[in-house]
Amino acid sequence: MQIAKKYLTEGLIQLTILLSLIGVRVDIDSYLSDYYTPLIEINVGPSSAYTQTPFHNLRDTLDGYSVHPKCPELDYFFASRRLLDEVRTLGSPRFPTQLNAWLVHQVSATDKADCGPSTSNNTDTNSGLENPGDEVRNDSEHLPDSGQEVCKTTPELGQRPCSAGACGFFKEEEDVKVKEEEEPVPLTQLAHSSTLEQESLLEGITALSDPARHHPPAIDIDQHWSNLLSLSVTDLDDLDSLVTERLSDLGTDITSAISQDVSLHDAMVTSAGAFGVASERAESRPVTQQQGTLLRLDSHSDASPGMAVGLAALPFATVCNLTGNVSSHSALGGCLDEAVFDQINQLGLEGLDTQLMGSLESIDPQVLEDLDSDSGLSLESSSGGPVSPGSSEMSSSSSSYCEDECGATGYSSEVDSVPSKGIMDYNTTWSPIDLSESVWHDHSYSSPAFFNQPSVTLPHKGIKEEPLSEDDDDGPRFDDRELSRDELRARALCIPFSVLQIVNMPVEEFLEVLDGHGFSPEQVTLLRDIRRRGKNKLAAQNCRKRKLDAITGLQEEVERLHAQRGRLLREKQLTAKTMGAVGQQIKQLTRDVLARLRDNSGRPLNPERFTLQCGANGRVVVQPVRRPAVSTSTGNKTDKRKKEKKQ
DNA sequence: TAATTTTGTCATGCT
DNA sequence: CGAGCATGACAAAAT
Repeated sequence: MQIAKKYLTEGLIQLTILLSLIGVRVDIDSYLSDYYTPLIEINVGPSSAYTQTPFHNLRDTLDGYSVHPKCPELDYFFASRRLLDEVRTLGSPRFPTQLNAWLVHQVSATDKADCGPSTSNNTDTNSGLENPGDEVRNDSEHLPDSGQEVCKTTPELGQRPCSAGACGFFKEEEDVKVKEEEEPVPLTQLAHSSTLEQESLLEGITALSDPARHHPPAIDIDQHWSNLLSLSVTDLDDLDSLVTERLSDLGTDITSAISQDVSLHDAMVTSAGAFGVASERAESRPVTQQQGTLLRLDSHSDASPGMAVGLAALPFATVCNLTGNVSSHSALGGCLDEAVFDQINQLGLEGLDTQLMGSLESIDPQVLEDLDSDSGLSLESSSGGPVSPGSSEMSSSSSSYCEDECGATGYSSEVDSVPSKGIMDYNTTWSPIDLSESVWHDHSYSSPAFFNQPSVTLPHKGIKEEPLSEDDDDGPRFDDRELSRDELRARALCIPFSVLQIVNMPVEEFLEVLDGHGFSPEQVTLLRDIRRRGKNKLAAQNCRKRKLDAITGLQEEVERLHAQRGRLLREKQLTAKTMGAVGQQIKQLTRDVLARLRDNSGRPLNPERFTLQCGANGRVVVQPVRRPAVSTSTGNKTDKRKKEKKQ
C-alpha cells in the first residue's frame, strides 16, 4: 500500500507539473491536505473536541481565516477548503461522479473501430476488466516490443507512448511532443529515458506490449494494472464514505458507472492550446478519429482495491475535473464535455447517485443504530467537515444558524449524517448532490440544506414526529431507544424542532422560537433544557479533551524535565571531577613553591603550616595555614549542611 | 460479572 | 440578568 501510495503521490506531482505546462492549475496541497488530514483527525485527531465549538460564532470570520482561538488547526483546514472551493468554481457543472483511469496502452489504427466506440459505449464496463484477454491479444498484435515494428505497423503509435507518458509519468512533454511529430517513440525507449518510477510504471506497458517476454495470465496483467494504475477517480467529498460504507453495496454500480474510456490525450490536447503542434493536430483531425487514434485511457474499474479507490484516486479525481473544466473552453473541450462528461453525468449522477439514494432509502436501520449515539449527540470529528461543500453554501447563507464550516463544529452527531426520517422531512430541498457531498462525509447534524431551512418553514406541528410514526417501511424498526432522552421528550411534547436545531440555533432565533410559536410552559422549559444540556454536553466534551491534552502536555513536560535533570546531574559530576583535579594540581603546586621558600632563619617552610594565597591584584602571599584551615572547615561545614539538606 | 472507561448530566462559578 | 462556557462530581452506559 505504501508503494502504491508513493506511486500515486509521485504520479500526481508529475501530472500536476504536466498540467501546469498546459495551463491547468492544480493545487495539490489543498487536495492532499483536505483529504488526508481529516482522515487522520477522525482517528487520532488532536482536537476533535475543539472543533465542536459552535460555528455560528465563526461564520463571519471564516473567509478571513480567523477561526476560533481554540482551534488553530482549522486555519489550515479553512484555507485548504477555500482553495478547494476555488478550484471547484473553476468549472461548472460539477460532476460528483467517479472516473476510472488509467491503463495506458497503444491501440493501432485497426483498433480504432474497437476503441473508438468504446468511448461512447460507456455502459460497457468491461473496457479492460472483463476482457483482459482481448486487451492482451490486441496489445500483442499491435504492440511488438520493438519500437521499429511499432513504427512500421502502427504509424500513429508514436503518439501514444507520449500520451502514455503524459499520463503523468514523463517530464519533458514538449520534447516528446516534437518527437511524436517526427517519429514514433518506442515504448521501451521512453521507459528508459524516464525516472525510476516511470520505468516501473512503464514496465507494465512494455510487458503488455511484449508478449514474447512475458506471458502472464491476462487476468494477472489486468490485476497488475488495476493495482498500479486503476485509479478510481471519485469526488472529493463522498469518496471515503463511499468506500467505507457503501463499497460493498455499490461496488458493481460504481464499476459500471465509472468504467469508460477517457482519452486523456484529448484533454491534454484540448487544454494545451499553447502548444501549436498539438493545436494543429487537434484541428486537422476529426474528433472521432482523434478519439480513436489518441491515447486511450482504459478505465479498469476494478472495484476491489478499496485503497486504490479511496486514496489513490483522489488526486486524479481533481485532476480529471480540472482537465475537464479547463478544456471546456475550447472546441475540443466541448467535445470532451459531450463525450465524457455527459457520460459521466449519465453514469455517475444518474447511476451512482440514484443508487446512493436508493440505498439510502433502503438503508438498514441497523446501520442507523450503529451510527447513532446514545443521545444522538456525539462529538464525532467530521471527516468530511473540512472538505464539506456545504461550507461554501453556508457561507452565503444569512439565516442559517448552524453553519458547520469545519464540519465538526457545533452540535453534531453521526445520527444526522444519515438521512433519518425526522431530518429528512426538513430537508425539502434535498438533492442527490447534496446527499453525496454531505451525507456520507459530514457526520454532523448540521447538514447545509437541513439547517439552512428558514425557521419559518420549520415549525409545522408534528412535522418531525410524522415521519417517525408514519414510516411504514422502516419506521417501526427505527426504535425509540435510538433516540436520545431529549429527543424523546421533544417528541412527547410535540416540539417541531430537532435537538440539534434547538442547540445550534443562535440565541436570538431561539428566543424568537420560544416567543413566536405559542409553546406551553412545559415546552418552553423543555426547549431550554434541551438547549442547555446540548451546550453543556459539548462543553463537557471540550473540557475533557482539554484535560487530556493538558495531561499529555504535562507528561511530556515531565519527561523533558527528567531528561534535563539527568543532563544536569551528569554535568555536575563532570564539574566536580574537574574541580577535584584542579584542586590536586593547586596543592601540588603549593607544596613545590613552599619547598623552595625559606623562613627568616633560613629553614624551609613547612607545607603543613603554610599555604599560598592568591590576592586580588595577582600577587601570591604566603600565609599561615590557620586561616585557610578555617576556611576549609567552614567549607566542610557548608558541605555538611548541604548534604543534610539533601537528606 | 466485575473493573474500567466513556459519556451525559447537573451544579456551580465565572465572563 | 440571562446566556454561555468551564469544570468538578456523579451516574449510567459502554467496553
